[in-house]
Amino acid sequence: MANIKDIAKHLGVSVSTVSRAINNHHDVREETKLQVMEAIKSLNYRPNAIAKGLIQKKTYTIGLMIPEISDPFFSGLANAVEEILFEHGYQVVYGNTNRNPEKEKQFISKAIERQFDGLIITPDCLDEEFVQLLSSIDMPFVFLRRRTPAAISMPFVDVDHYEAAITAVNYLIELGHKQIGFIGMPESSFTGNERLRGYKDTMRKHGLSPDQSRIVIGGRTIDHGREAMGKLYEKSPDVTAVFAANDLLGIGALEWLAVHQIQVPDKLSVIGFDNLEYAELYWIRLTTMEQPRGEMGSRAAQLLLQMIENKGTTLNSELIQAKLIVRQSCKPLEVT
Amino acid sequence: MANIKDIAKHLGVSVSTVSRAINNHHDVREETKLQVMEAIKSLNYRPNAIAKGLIQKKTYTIGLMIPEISDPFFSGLANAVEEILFEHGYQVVYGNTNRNPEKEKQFISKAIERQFDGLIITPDCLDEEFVQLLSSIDMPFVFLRRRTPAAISMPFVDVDHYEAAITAVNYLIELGHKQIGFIGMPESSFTGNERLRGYKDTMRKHGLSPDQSRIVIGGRTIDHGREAMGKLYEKSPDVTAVFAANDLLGIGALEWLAVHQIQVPDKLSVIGFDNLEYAELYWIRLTTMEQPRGEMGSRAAQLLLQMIENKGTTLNSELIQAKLIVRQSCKPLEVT
DNA sequence: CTGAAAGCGCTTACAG
DNA sequence: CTGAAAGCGCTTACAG
Repeated sequence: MANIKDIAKHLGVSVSTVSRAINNHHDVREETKLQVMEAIKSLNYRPNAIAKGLIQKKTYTIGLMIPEISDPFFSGLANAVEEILFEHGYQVVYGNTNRNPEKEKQFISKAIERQFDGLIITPDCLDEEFVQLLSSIDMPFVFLRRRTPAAISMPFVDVDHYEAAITAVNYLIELGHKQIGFIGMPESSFTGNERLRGYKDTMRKHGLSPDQSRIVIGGRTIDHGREAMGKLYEKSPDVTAVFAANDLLGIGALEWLAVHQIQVPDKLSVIGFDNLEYAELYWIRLTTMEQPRGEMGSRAAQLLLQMIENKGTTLNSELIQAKLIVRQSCKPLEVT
Repeated sequence: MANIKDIAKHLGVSVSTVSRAINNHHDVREETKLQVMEAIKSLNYRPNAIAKGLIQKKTYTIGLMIPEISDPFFSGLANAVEEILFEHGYQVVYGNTNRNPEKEKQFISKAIERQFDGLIITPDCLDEEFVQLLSSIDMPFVFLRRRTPAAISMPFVDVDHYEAAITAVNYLIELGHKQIGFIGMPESSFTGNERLRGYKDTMRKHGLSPDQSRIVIGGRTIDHGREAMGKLYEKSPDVTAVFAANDLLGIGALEWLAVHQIQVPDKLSVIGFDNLEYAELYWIRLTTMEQPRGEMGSRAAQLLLQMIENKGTTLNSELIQAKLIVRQSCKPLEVT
């Protein structure tokens, strides 16, 4: 491959002139610029971004660390991140961690060695070692769909799970429901607990005590949802509506109800959380709280870009509001 | 950040010695190595991969160009690609093209400038300019889920759509079906045509002429599938089975059938193609031909790795066999 | 408007 | 086993 020296020689000018011409400095004669452009074409010259990066201490690459790209939720985020970053001339290197703490640390190390300009991360393990590693680096980063640990001063972009749960439960209450069940995620989940807290607070606020018999801790999958719906129905056959802490659980509930010939929404209303693509299907039509992937990814990218451009500034975190997507799995309670 | 010079100074040795120690050359005194390791820790030194890359002409980064990462099919491929490449110390930069020819070209240009070691690409536009661009680069690449154009000598990894269609139709025929309809993708689609060709050839082989009245060209989406099923049923109400050229079309067909109370598989069998995650759902349970994403991604990554390591060799393309996934949307024809 | 020189942070023959 | 020197392909003061 031709390099800048080749084109300087070809033209009988100095390397510095060529460099300035390529970078379109104002103090280069127009004619020289033209000649350089021509030489570039004819020698098929491509500037070496590595060399440029070394000297400018800028690589125009951003690392995106996510649990798994094949989870549509994360690929949705990734898509938005990439779109914004691309517009600004950055490329993104992504790393699947599969929620493996070793891989998460390795990714950060690589990012440092490779001189990335910034990072967007969704770590699962926030142990001391990892937090320390993050504190030691001098490149900006933002947490995405996570909250920043106390020891770190970088911003996060996350959904306001608590508020979203309030919205969901309020929707059910407005439809006239009082016996509202909850199918939850594992107790270890921060996200799940926020959603549970929103459910409980809203119930209480309306004088509907969130009875333990109406709360079933499921898990995260369709199978969990199916089982949980069974348990919930057994414990509280009087429920008229169910708030599932995520769509997979909601779909599992729908499945159990279909198997047991309990009509949705005629006999029972179900609301989910996430707005997965599944939720749109003819057989499902699940009313749910959308986590706006596009908005979250874009915001994270924009925050990062700002921090890169105004070195040293730290920005405020952002809580994104989830959006109620009304489909056909809920209906007003019929007063009989 | 500390650099190699700092640690040399700190230890009172030369930069070359430090470099050799870091890279674990055999001709360095053990004690020196130990000292270097210690200094690295205490100064929190991180080798600069950019500088290393510049001199070694090797960046350990691979570009993965795909239409859209948020399409689960492509993210499935990406996942497999990343896994293999990660094991070998490479990172992957991905670029969504959104099937935009300009973006596809830009991605290749960036890849050259940034000195990627290789590329895995799924281009949509293969015009002359693009083919020329690809021919001009001296880095190995492989086409993924695409076929290599004649002018290029790099390998591809794709599904054997023709064979897969034969398998699908044979399955239906073995179940006793003779009136088999086909819901196809647009005529401009290579993939769609291969699947159609497989359908036609198999029908003929069994003396079942592939009548035009049983073939409906749909599109790619669920909506298309629903419409197409309607048309097909109108033209040929005697069909007992349908081969949908992709799962979305198949699901659309299922939807139309559900709306019209035509029981699947009791009254009509449906087979799809792709094995999307949708196909597993309780309400769908679609029998289909799986395009093995994991296998394809892995193979593409492995081919590329081989080409990078044995510079100059060009490997053979690979046609991956799709796999029949039997669920509950097909059953033997009941002879009445 | 242009060129010579220094330097980004490394590696790698070459000599000793 | 170690060091001095050259060089990877660029950019950027500095001088003219």
